Amino acid sequence: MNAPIDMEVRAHADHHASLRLWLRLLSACTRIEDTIRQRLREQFGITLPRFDLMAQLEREADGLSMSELSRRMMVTGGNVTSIVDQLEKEQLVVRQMQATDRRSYTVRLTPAGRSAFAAMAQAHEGWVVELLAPLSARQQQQLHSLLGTLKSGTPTLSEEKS
Amino acid sequence: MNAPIDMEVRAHADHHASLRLWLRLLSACTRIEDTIRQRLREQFGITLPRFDLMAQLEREADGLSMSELSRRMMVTGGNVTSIVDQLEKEQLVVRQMQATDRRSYTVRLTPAGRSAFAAMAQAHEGWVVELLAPLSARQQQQLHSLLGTLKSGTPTLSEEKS
DNA sequence: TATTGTTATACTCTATAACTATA
DNA sequence: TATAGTTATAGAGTATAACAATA
Repeated sequence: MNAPIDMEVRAHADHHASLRLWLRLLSACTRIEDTIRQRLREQFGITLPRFDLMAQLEREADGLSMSELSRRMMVTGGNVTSIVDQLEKEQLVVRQMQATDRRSYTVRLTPAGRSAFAAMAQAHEGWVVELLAPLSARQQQQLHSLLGTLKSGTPTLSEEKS
Repeated sequence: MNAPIDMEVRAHADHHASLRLWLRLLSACTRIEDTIRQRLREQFGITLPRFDLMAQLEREADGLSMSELSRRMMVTGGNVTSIVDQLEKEQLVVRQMQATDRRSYTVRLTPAGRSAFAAMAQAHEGWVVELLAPLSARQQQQLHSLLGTLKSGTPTLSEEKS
């Protein structure tokens, strides 16, 4: 048998399968993200980056510095300044001076911000549940596990490499 | 046993599982997309929307009208005009008059555009293969299948609803 | 000197709406 | 009137780079 040729054919087929998988992954993700983005705008007048920033703050009772927010959201500092400016104008977050380092601020949710975020987060979770509902709980577990492998880069032991 | 309460607990647990799944899905997708976007820019000086438009044209030897491009890319007409303007300036696509309807253009890849796209598409496919490599071929099939269920909204017959 | 954060600038993508030419 | 496409405008998000204040 022509093993090398077979392997090439197999490799090409696998490549196309990977590409199709990526297009499907991208399509599913974009569809869900666009739906969430649109509903956040229509129902709460907020954008996804602002929602994300509030979500970061909600998890940290002590607040976060601008640079830490920049790191976690993976955007540059200027953008964080702009987003925090907008949220502060709407009185959803506050900048507080730090005693120890006067260059740095701590950004926190205000009580109004915390309450507004709670309402948004609840609606958001409902949308996610709705949009993922075509998958059973067991299928969602499988998907979660597969995506974990993709993230970590470590193949599962129980799976041979094709 | 308190069946209703158990169901509520289960529902809450499922909700959180769905949310975690969505965050993981979004994270995986964004990471891959950002990598591809960056490499397209660095290695080919092109943006993802322009690459996508060329990909649409590559599949249609007869070219596409502006409105058809707008529909397929799910963006409004003004944006397509702007993207086609840029690609035409670089001589990667051409607008051709239609004999039948003088309001409408047909947009096609030029030979240079087709050749440039072939190189980009080959590199692109390689990146996708690389970025999905942590998953075995079998795992990729599973992921493809699960995402298909998510897309169609039709649960697989072999899976009960949890 | 290095770091924190802001400001200024520029670019891409996006939507909306007014507009022209043609059907 | 309706449709195809363009133009103008505005807004969000992004990166880069120069800058001020502080460490």
